[in-house]
Amino acid sequence: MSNSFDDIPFFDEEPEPRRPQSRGAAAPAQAGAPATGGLGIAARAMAARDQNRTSIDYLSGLNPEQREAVETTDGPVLVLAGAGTGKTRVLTTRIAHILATGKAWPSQILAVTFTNKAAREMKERIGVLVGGAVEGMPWLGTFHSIGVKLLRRHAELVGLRSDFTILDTDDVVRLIKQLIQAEGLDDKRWPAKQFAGMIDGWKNKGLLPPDIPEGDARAFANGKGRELYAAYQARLRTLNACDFGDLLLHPIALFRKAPDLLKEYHERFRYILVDEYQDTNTAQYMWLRLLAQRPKGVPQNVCCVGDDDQSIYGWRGAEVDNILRFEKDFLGAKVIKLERNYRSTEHILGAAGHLIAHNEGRLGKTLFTDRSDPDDQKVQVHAAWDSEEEARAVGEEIERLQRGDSTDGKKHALNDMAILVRASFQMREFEDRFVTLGLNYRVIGGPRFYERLEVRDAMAYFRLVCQPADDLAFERIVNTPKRGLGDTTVRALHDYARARDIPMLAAASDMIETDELKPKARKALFDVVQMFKNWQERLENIPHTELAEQILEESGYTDMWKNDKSAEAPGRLENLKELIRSMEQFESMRGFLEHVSLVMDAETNENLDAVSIMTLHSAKGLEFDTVFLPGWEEGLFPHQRALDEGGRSGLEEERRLAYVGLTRAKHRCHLWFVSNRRIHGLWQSTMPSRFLDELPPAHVDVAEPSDSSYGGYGGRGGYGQSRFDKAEPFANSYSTPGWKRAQANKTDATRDNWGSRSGHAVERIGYGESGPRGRTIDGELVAKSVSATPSKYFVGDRVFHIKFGNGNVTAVEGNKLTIEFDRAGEKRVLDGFVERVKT
DNA sequence: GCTCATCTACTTTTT
DNA sequence: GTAGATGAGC
Repeated sequence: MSNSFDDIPFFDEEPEPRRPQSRGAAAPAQAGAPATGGLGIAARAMAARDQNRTSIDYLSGLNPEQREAVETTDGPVLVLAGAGTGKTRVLTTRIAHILATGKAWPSQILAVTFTNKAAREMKERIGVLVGGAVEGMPWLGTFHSIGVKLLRRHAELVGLRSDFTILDTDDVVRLIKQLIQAEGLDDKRWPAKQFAGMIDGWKNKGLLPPDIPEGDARAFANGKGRELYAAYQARLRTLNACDFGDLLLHPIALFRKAPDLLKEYHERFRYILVDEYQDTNTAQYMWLRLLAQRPKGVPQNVCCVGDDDQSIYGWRGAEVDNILRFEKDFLGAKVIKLERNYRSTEHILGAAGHLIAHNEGRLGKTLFTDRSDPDDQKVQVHAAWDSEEEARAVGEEIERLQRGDSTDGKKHALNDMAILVRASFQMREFEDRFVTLGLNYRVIGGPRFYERLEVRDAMAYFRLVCQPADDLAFERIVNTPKRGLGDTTVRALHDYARARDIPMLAAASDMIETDELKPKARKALFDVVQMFKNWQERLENIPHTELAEQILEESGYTDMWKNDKSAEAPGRLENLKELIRSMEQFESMRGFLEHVSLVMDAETNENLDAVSIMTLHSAKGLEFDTVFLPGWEEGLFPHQRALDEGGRSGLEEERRLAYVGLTRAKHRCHLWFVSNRRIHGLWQSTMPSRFLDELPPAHVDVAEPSDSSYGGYGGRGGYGQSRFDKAEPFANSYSTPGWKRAQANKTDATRDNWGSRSGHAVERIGYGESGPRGRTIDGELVAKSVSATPSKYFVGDRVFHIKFGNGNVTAVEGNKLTIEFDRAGEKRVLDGFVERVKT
């Protein structure tokens, strides 16, 4: 690409909305931009287009549909972009095109994404296209970050001050817990976490306390749900704080309250673009509708890009309906489908397409590709005996690919491979295995950097220095490190503060003058108050990173970890250093705090060659040469809970998740299912996922194991046969003895891969030291088999288990047996899976 | 007020 | 199975 965009004007902030066409002397040229004889890029671009359309280099290389999506700038457009069809390219080129043709200034384009990552990527890619002018796109960001921007400007209209704090989930839960206790309710019977979830759900729907359904209101806190929600909102206001939902709801309220202001924004935003439209929730939809309104006759230049087949966030409020309804919402909308896929092989697309066709209520797209290579591998379905073997076999295949021993004979980088799991507990076994093998891996997802205990503690100090009214921060750190300021003191402070309607830090300042507190607490509190006074004085006078260091030193916080002998302590100190290092990029402590509350995801170390392990959800938008999809079993995938709670639509969302998984693969895709999996610490027999049945045989190979000795399911435990035994459309190839053998694939022969290589590296992106490990799923399988009926087995019984062989029952608890197996040692299993052995 | 032991729950996760 | 949350005891 060229520098031909160099002289696109840009604005740091708030240019007067003006007609680009009337530009000229008014346009501030970008520093260093060459003078172009008075002819701006827009004019040049348009001239070029008029002469010869293909001469505009940023448009070349687009296929006709993509090009249409880029060039249809006026009027509503819905771009249905299938996986791997160049969605981001269309979005970024479209913005470049709008700029190049002089239809709008950078500051007149509103471009919304869902994640910070997507926003960052878009900025970078536009930057490449336009050559830096993207700095002047102040309205490119996530719904939430744009919401913050609007609110900071107009906070007073919704009863906030413009320096409001943004609370994260953790703060919210603590706050709600206080409210529940203040109401005199039992916080065990009414868990704060659950209520936080309910509030989040309401806010996703755009509902404030008066709007929530009566049933919802009654379902919590002895029917006081609505009051509690209202109390929460009131408390946020006194704290001058917002939760994430408010960042959407307040702007909506604001626009409704001040139509003139809304009109200003209408004039400002000539073009609106929304990425991942299938993931928008009702509140975001309302927000968008308000901003997209135009008087009659004025075109609504709204372009939404999305893929209904990749909607996987229904459970957190996303409304696929928004995308399905687009044409009704925006009359005269043009719908452009992108179906030409540039990512995957025919087989992968064929498998994914056939699978997703089982869903109803789609807009209907079929991906196709020009590539056709007889050497392309079909999607491979593998069976393993249990999850341990699954991990072992995946590890072997990865090593084969790495060595170049695999089918294509080429060596593959670990960076090009990924394991995508349905639930994070599945990651563990792969990690264990890879540690054993000395295989580099990186785990993506889970709690982020700023969610770590030490980072949050440090942040609480910083917040309180900047925002003395931040009671949540105050409560978090008054007694961290330990200062002898326990519950009693904090409660006293709390009551004092609430009674006088002042912040707790101020209350502390008052109370040290009285003799309400014990001398010991009083002294400790005096020190705390003094420290904060000191820091606040320094806030404007010394560099913020220096102050941050001093705060952590003087508060004794770093010492607390230095004196901690636990294994995590050094890592925590390292994280604190990292936190301060990352502050350097910001102008002030306030600027930093704002950033952290909204963004701050860990970056991947691109230099490390490692296999990625992540959930299917976090894999959306990514692609890998080889993709491993383990755990395709009923109850896990589709997840039992999705079926129980979501019914048919739940199943369809699971299927979309499967579709997302398959379409991540460029060249090789391996599916796995196991016959035995440990669920809630108990070994369970499992059935292959119905999604396997929904794959087209033409694009799928069933991997044959090398040897076999298969015991069969044996109809134990009330599950009957494998569904693959039933006569189903594609069941034939799966019900052959070979297939059954595949399910029984044993790999004792493969047990010799032990020992660790040197230089083994593990990267944990976004995971704290204690990620969600060892979690298991709740499923029908368990619900069915764990019954109240006492077991027919007794201590001392000799039994046989399909996985572990013979053993003696050593304990019976309902139908859960503890068995000492002759070879496998002590295990807990359900009695449905063992047989009494005659002795 | 702090520490250890028992109890409990347990998909997905962004902002 | 296991982490995190709570409650009794020091």
